[in-house]
Amino acid sequence: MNFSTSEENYIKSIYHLQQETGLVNTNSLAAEMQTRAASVTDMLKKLKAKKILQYERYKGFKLNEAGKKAALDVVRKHRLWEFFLAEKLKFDWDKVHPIAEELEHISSDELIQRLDNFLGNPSFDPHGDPIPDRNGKIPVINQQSLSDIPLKKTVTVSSVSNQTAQMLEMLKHYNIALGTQIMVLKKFEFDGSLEIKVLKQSACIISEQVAKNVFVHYVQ
Amino acid sequence: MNFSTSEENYIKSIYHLQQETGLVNTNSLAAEMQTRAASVTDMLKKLKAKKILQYERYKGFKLNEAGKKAALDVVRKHRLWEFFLAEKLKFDWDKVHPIAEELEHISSDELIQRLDNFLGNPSFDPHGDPIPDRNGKIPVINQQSLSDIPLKKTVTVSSVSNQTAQMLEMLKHYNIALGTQIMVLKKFEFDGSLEIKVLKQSACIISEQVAKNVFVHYVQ
DNA sequence: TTAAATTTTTAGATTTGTCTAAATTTAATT
DNA sequence: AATTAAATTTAGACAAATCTAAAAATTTAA
Repeated sequence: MNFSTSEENYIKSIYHLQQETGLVNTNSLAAEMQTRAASVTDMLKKLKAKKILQYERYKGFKLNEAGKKAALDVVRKHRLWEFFLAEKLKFDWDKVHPIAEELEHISSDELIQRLDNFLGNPSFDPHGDPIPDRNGKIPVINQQSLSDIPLKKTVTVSSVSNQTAQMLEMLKHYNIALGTQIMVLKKFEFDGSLEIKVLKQSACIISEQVAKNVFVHYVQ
Repeated sequence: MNFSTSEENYIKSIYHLQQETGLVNTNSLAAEMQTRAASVTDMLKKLKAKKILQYERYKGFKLNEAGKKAALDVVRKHRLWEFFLAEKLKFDWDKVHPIAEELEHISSDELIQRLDNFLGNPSFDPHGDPIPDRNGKIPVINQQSLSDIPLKKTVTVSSVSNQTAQMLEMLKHYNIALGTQIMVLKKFEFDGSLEIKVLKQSACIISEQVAKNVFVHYVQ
């Protein structure tokens, strides 16, 4: 099926919200998309008419299987383009998102398949998010929030769950990127902040809020 | 200034038509864009309001300097993406155009500058058309139509002026691509067709219509 | 268990880009 | 020069996506 750019953006946002909450409601989608509840209702009717949405008025809604596949197609395109921008064009990871928001709506399937091959069929984008394959299969990785890691264990950063420019700017300041090795030295009870040692740097302190959004796995 | 996708498409088409005819008229633009004359008139008013078009009703129209720069920006993006698709993603040259028609509307200037560098600042796209630089400067090349080349001189194909799928399919059949070396053996008075020798192949005959659209330069 | 607050939907308007059909202007021809 | 033909523009409509304001349904809470 073919979707407009606007429909694709709604589908993607619904997908992300229903991953968290199961059922999605109108206001939270309006907030996510920075639009008005009335606009959301209008689009929900269109998506229901296209048979990709379970929706009954006043009840909340979610994508059905066809809808999830459509969402994963867009997510796949977005993350492959992000990888291209960072890996080939040498964009900083905090600059790729808005450009990929445009590129993800280019329609050619063959383009995406060739891009995937050209990039070496990557499994994760520059923020560590998994790239679905063409069937919608998502690679899994064992990871935990840095805030849950015990002291004195060396871990490697595998993804970042808050990808705002503000967060990424902060991580850049700390010299933390994907693949960076970190050891937690101390946890402060007062505010949950962590003293950490980033490989080859002197120890520093990060807030609990930052730590919660940094995901890591143990060095094997 | 910012232009919508539709505005950019009109600007590009006006640019190409005014290269040929100086002044452009409503019907020829409608034909070029596969739309209706009334739609063209509507858009002309918008482009005039944006001060990139010299236009007075019933008189014909053309882009002013700002309009030409806007057109060259789109042409530059289109041809750089075509180069990317052919060179990096290994698309056949007869498949790149429709995808580049979408990619040319991605807005980021930094993206295009980085893409240009990544591709090695190419001067010509996969059809041999020149790629304007970021200031709108267009590389020139000394070339003539194959139909004007004297007999027994070896020439190299530098561009193709008719880029329909039908034409490109035909050239592929003849094994003629950019860079192919050709010698004209005989010109038939009857219908203007040419007997040619393509390097490493046996002689064959091409119609005058094909020959006129193949541009070549002498081997230095 | 009503009343108040919140959420969601409807009704109607707006913008962009398009269309058809009719009117207007310009060009061509007798 | 008058008439016909062609090109162009206007008038009015439509679809997609959005909005505001008001109505309806649901939830919360006194």
